[in-house]
Amino acid sequence: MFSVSNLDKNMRNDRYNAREAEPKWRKIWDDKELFRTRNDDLRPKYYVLEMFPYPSGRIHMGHVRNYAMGDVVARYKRARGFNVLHPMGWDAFGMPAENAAMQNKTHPAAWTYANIDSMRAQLKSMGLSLDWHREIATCDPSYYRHQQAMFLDFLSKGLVERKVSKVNWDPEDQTVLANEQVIDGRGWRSGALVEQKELTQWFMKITDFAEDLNSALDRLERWPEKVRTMQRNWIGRSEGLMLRWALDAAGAPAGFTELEVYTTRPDTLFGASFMAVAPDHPLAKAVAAHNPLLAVFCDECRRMGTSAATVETAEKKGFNTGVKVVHPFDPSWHLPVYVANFVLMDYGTGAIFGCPAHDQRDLDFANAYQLPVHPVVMPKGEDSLAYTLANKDRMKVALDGDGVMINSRFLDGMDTAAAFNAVANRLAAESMGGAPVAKRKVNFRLRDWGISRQRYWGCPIPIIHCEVCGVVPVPKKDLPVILPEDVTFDKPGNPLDHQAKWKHCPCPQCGKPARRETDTMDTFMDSSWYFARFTDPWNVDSPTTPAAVNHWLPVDQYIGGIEHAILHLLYSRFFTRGMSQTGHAALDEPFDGLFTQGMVVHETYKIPSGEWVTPAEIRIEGSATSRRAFRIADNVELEIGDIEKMSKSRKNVVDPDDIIETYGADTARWFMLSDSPPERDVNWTEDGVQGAARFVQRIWRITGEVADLGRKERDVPFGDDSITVRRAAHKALASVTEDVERLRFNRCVAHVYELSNVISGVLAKGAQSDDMIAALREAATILVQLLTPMMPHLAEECWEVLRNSGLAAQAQWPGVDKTLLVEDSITYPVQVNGKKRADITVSRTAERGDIENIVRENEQILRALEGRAIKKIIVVPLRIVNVVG
RNA sequence: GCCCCUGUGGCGGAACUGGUAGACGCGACCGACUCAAAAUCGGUUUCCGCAAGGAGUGCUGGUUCGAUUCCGGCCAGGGGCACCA
Repeated sequence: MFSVSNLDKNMRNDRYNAREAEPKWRKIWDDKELFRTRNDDLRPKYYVLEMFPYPSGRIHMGHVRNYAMGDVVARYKRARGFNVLHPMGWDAFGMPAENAAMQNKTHPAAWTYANIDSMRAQLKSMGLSLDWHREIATCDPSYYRHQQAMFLDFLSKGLVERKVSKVNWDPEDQTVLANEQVIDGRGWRSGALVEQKELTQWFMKITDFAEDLNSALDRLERWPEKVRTMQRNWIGRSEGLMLRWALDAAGAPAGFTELEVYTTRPDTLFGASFMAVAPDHPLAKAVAAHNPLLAVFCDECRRMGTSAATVETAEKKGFNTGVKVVHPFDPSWHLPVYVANFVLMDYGTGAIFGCPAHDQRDLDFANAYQLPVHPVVMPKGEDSLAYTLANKDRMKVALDGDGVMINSRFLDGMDTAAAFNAVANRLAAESMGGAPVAKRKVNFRLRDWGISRQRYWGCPIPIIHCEVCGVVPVPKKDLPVILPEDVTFDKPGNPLDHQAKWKHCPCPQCGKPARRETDTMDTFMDSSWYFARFTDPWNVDSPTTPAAVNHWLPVDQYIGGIEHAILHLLYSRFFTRGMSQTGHAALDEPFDGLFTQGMVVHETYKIPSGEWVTPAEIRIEGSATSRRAFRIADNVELEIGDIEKMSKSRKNVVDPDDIIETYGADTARWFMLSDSPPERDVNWTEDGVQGAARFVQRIWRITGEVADLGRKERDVPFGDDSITVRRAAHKALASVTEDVERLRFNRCVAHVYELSNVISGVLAKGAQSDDMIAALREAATILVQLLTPMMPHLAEECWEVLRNSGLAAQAQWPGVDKTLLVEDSITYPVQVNGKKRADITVSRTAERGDIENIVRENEQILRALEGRAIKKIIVVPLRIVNVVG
């Protein structure tokens, strides 16, 4: 009988124990303050940042993926000699803390800080090379006091405005939402149908920068094209014409003499057949005042709302006001003015001219109300008379593209662009009431950013309302305006509104009783400048320190989810411009390089009745082609569902803590980086994790074996047999270097596998020459260095086993021996008419003629030619030979 | 409706600027070690074919000595925006 305990012990000894090794190395890094970054370090700077998390309580796999990627970049750049800034903080204000407060009777602050503590511990267990000395939480007065100061600076520069406006009201969260936070007519957080409400709100004047935010996108070359396109669409720049139409005096309401519209298609002016204004347009209101039927119609339109669902199904509806306008090019041509449900008050002037032939909505409207359709643009190459006759009465589909002008008097024969200019120029020269009839105008879809939120857990807006003095900014010396702690959450609405002691205060100007602004700021304000705060989070007097902020910014590499393509990234670009105008930074674009990583997805499981089951509760049986899933607890067979984003609702979540506990942080990091390209979704599978865990052990064995191969230092030159090993190492080094630079982590992983395959292949053959041992030692050391950014704990352990000095985390990135990348002989694939028929190996220095001669005599080539004569031989140096026959 | 992206083995995916399609991993299969299993090691794995050979990167046409890569037309999947005049 053999001893089980002995066997056990042996097993353990030749296995890498992540659970013991990982905390050990983390402590060593901590003790040496390896990742503490100094602002006065003279080496070139590199700022790598991952989007900071919301402290929900637990980190999820998406965080693991995001932070693993950022950490690879940080560790790699450090090894390349950069002074790397890699900080972490907490996006700590927001609704969930208040919801938790209501449910569990805890205070939002207590809930938030407890979550921060547990998530910090989780992040630390990942072995991230973060500078924790710079940790910030946006809910801390030491952070938000500066945000309040900047709010006041923005206000004095005219970048903040208070105005009455129709707002998106989330009835569930009882708060206002920005346009960007309304998705398909629903609140981005609550999912409740958003209502329209009139409120006095604070706005950030992001539209002041619309032009620049749009044009600067062209210069953000290290941003994904997709994100730039999304922002461009969101900003929605269009070039058009502000065009004034005179009203026919007969039927015009008192005080109205003209109607101004915005159009991007002045070229289609001769195709106009009606005018339409929004239900809230002043003209509509004026007519409705004396026309109860119209008043009813306008009310109906308002109730309909603008959610995507209603818009898609809504019919075009209108109401003829009886008012008429005069065509700018023909005093005898009068057009009716309708109030229409599809015209928006907050874009352009809230009024349009309708050209049914060339706008689908106008066509739908014209068809519903029997209005004329005049085609004025036809596709190039058509006959104008035939085209007009064919489309005159009723078209089904409007032609909205470019073409040639017809039926348009002086525009006939011009192309669309020329007609646009001709109309614009002519009407700009004509005057009506002392002003030009039309002028060119660039318009944007972007709206100002409403930041008032009727919530407790946010940054207080530092404003006091006084009955005598009006809106009074809190003097800077009184900042921060601190959130009161004793609040209750048992009534609906904003708890700050019910906190009388805090709400009532003396007016800073006249000293009379006044009340505080009880709205707090949108939490996207908090995340719009945190990257700047990290550069000097210790400054108590001001948000930033010029030397630090201008040294570190822009962020060289920003990494986060695509879901922030518009909201956070657009707000941050705006805010940085605002900081620039108020002297808090000296740049416009905060993020030089942006990378948007894919999601972590997982298979879903549910019992046939419909209840979802977590991966931890299930057991899989069968092969890849016939897999079956069972719930462990009761052996109920489960349906295997789609692979979807990990979410609580589908219960297809894997807890990073469990993975780190079972396999170690390195395995989790390695798997997150392997397999899928980082911008795509990665499918978390048990097999994949086990593969990563196997590789950890394999690296451990390989380095151990190499370390045990003789201990002699080499004193003879490398021989031929060892050069393949050294070549493989340096090739892997060159490839990994290039791929880390381009964030192609999945390819880095593949190169590391290749190198480890070469090393273990040689080890298996048992080569023991001094030469080979030295080559293997060199290759293994390079292998460990390539691994260091990805699996930092394992790398330290192997580094030590290989008896290298210092720490792997501190080692310089090795230099590529370029002479090893050049091979003496080249193997050319030889094609005949594009199909590969043979390989020939020639010296690197072989001339074109030599190669041709070898090819002409090659038996396989001659056979493939089947007797045909060689017409031509194409030799692409170092690549391929193609014989044309 | 408009805009964008993606289609490659059983699966995730490689292929530099037009130059050997399928690197690397997962899975599967065969073998070694083991009483056995796990772990580990070696091998095979695009399809058809015993082989020689042939076919093959969503479909289709083109450019080229040569196309996964470039161009035209379709098809499918995903994403973004959406009465924005």
